[in-house]
Amino acid sequence: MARQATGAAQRVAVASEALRDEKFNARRIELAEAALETLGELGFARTSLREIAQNSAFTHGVFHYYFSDKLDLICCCVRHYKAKCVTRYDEVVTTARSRDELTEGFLAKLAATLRDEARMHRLWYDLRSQAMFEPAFRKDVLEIDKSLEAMIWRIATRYAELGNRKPASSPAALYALFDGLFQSALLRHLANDEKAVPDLLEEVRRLLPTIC
Amino acid sequence: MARQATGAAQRVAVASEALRDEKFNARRIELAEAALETLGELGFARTSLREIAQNSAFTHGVFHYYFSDKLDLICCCVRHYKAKCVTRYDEVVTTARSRDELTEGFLAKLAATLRDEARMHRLWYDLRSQAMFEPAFRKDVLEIDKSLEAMIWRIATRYAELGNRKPASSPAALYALFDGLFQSALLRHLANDEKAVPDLLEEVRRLLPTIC
DNA sequence: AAATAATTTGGACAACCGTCAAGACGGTTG
DNA sequence: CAACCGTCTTGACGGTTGTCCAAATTATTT
Repeated sequence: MARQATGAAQRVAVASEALRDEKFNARRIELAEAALETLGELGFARTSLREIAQNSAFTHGVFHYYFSDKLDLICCCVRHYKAKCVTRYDEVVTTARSRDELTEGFLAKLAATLRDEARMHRLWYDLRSQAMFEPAFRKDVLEIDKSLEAMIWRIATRYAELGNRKPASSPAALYALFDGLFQSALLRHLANDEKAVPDLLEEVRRLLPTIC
Repeated sequence: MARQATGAAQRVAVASEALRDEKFNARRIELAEAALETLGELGFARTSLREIAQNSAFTHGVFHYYFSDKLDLICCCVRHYKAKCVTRYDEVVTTARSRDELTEGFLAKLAATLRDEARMHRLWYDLRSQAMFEPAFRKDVLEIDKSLEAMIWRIATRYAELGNRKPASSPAALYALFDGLFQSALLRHLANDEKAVPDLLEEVRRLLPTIC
């Protein structure tokens, strides 16, 4: 029955349903974005749905209308967060015409990220730690980790290419190194350590030539 | 008045007070140890004082008698946790008589740690992330981080020494590298990735000769 | 042995949590 | 116009939380 009903009526129905879905999803992302604001401020442990709602233009009921439960909301936040992060350095990679240019571009973006988006990044580290306890987070977190590793790898291979070399270590090791450095610098920066940013930059500047 | 009263009576009083303090502190550590059990199981976000008490031989009131509040308890846990961790590889470092011996000893301990103490370590990463939100944690966390960095550095310098060389990178970079690798391996291991441990060992085995 | 202090118990409290549901709102369709 | 739909608001619910406290118990001193 459903098979045969491929007329105009069904096409319209399908189209309108797709439109609704799209609208629904757009709203979800709007809500996730608002939630990220509070999550970045308070962290996962201290953030409640009511707090999220109060810090946004929405009421707490809306969140339950668009998300089946709290984990669903947080998962959506994490996935949305991913898209923002993974391409951060891509423009520098594609436009740089020399090693120095790439180095400086990378360092500048690194410093700006640490300074301007500290809250979003501490949330990322928070959620990645939560994934060690909460299985529901793992899939998304591991996926983001992979994407970030690939992002670092793109920088490294481009850097090596500009010097007619090849990276000296594996993507995993390289990502671990930069992630560890960034995490440490972030904590120090949040603890009002003035030297956190310059120390990170100095360390990365010294490291880059040794890995390729 | 207090200055002049340096007789036997005061000495006794001071001694008995010191004894009380010591006993008080021993109890605190007992409680902290019990709390760590539950914290490692559930993580910081999901652990309540009542849950801690229920999973231990104590009642929830005792915790409030020995700790001014929840943060005080967690801080004590973190500090106590530190002492356990920081000397983990020291025996291997002092007994190894060759590079190979050190490598194999280190790798064996690394694998055992990842397998047997996964819960304690995910708690460490959880608390370190929490420190990005909760200023009260920062001092202790930064201190532990420094101790762990020194621990890695002891391994690296000994490894270099056994080959008549010097480490090629800074303590901070080296710690960042190993910490990043371990953190990633831990997450994969907790996600039931069978290859997490062997992959880490392989990576470290390949890395060690390149850093010294 | 009596008195004093330290420790422990377990319940009470207000505040907060995630969840849910009854109904209001506004636009679209019949 | 009325019926209906997706969207949103609001308040209530059972349960949990950190905190506090008065009473009970144990240890220590006099």
